[in-house]
Amino acid sequence: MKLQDTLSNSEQELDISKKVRIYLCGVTVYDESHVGHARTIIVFDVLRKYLEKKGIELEFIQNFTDVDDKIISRAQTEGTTAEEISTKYIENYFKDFDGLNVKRATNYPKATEHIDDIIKFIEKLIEKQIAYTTKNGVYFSVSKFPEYGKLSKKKIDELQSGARIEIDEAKKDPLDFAVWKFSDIKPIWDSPWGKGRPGWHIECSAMSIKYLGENFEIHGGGRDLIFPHHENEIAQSESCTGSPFAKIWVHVGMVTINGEKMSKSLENIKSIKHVLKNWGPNIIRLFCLSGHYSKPIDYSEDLLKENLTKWRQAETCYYELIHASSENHEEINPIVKKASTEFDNALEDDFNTHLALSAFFQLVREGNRLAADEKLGKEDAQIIKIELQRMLEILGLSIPEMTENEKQEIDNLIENREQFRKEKQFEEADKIRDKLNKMNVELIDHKVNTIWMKKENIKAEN
RNA sequence: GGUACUCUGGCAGAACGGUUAUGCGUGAGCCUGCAAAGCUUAUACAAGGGGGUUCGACUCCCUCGGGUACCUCCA
Repeated sequence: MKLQDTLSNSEQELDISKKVRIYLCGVTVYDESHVGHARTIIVFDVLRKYLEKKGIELEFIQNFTDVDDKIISRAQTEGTTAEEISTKYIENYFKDFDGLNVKRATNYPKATEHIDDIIKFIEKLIEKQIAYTTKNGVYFSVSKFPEYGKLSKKKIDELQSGARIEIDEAKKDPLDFAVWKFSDIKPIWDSPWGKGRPGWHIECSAMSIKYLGENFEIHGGGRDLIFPHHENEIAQSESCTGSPFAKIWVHVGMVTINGEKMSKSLENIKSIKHVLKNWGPNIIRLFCLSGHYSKPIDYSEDLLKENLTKWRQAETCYYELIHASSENHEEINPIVKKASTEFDNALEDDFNTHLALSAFFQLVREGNRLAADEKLGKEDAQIIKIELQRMLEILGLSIPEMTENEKQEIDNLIENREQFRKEKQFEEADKIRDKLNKMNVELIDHKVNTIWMKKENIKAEN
């Protein structure tokens, strides 16, 4: 599989000859997660599901930043502790992302649970004279890392001239960044240099190396993390270990809304709770996968509606497949094979989810076409269904399961309606259909039979 | 101001130096007791502007312009 690597600014082949190790920069837990977060995490969710489906072993680490100025200030305004805030939003995070059908990572390390590792990491940096102590904290000396700027393609001197970084006289260089901040305000920990808390970037260096080793396959996150976060991570990690850090840097484009980045400060966020309530997980996932991961996508009702239309087609296909009962046979193997190959090829080629979705919907259309022509045989349907299900699993899309009782009830109602139809009592028949509609069950009248589909209840409101 | 990315039909989004992308939307039709769903079919001046290379450019080069992101916390 080829992936666009920010560091080399070129496509790089992912090494799948051994366990694939992935580190994804997760969220700072101080507030609701929104669609922007969802996109990055869903992209990685599909990536790992695809690799796992291929039988590739992988380790997927995603951190929680649970110590940070924003958490602390939030705790102060709410009159509570930082720990309570982060705990609350971690729980909240899992509620949201379970709802989005995101598979749990191998591990979700937290900064606060790795203070010892962070301190050891800083000690090494000091030992190597790459970090130094001031009255405010411990700082990483950017000038000690000549390759600084290689990820974000920034020139150090240009950064300095344009720097709007707050002036700290104690620092040797305005670009130097904190790895440890002295503080008396909780949460604080003891360190060889004084009480305080870790800087933002150091946790990811310490934790990724701890769990994945000094050099691992993929390090990812949102595009907005390239600078300074990932740049600083590289500087710290490579200075500390003396070896190259992550092999491929994958950055996911921003979700915009009316062309502007979705972010809390612009007050244009759509929370995951909100969109989950109005659109459900499948539409949101389809939306997040509708463009190439490296490019921005614009959140709009039109686009969501388009995905809803497509999802309805997929649902229809699924129900046509499971209800197929004829003994008819068509030449379907080449069709299934084609869709399957196109799906995989699209993902192998820089993880082009849009093209993969095209292949998926191509298969959906084939299924629906056969059904519409009354040519969908039982065995053929099974063959299509196996492939469709494979794609659904990789994409993380799911059709709600129904209990046997529900199915039985539906079948009974359909039978009643059939009786009325035969007797040309259409009013009575339509009453039953309306009743089923209210249960989100839609009917498809075929020539020989009537099948039902349980449609996901989607408000489709923005 | 700097850096990166980006600019294809109403919208989303591909490939390719010379062939219809495709999907959504829209129109028509089929199916149906009627619907719904689905299917079939049609539809689009498409390439940000201007130059150049070429027999031929959406695809290569130059230039001008627009957009977004980052340069401060940010997925």
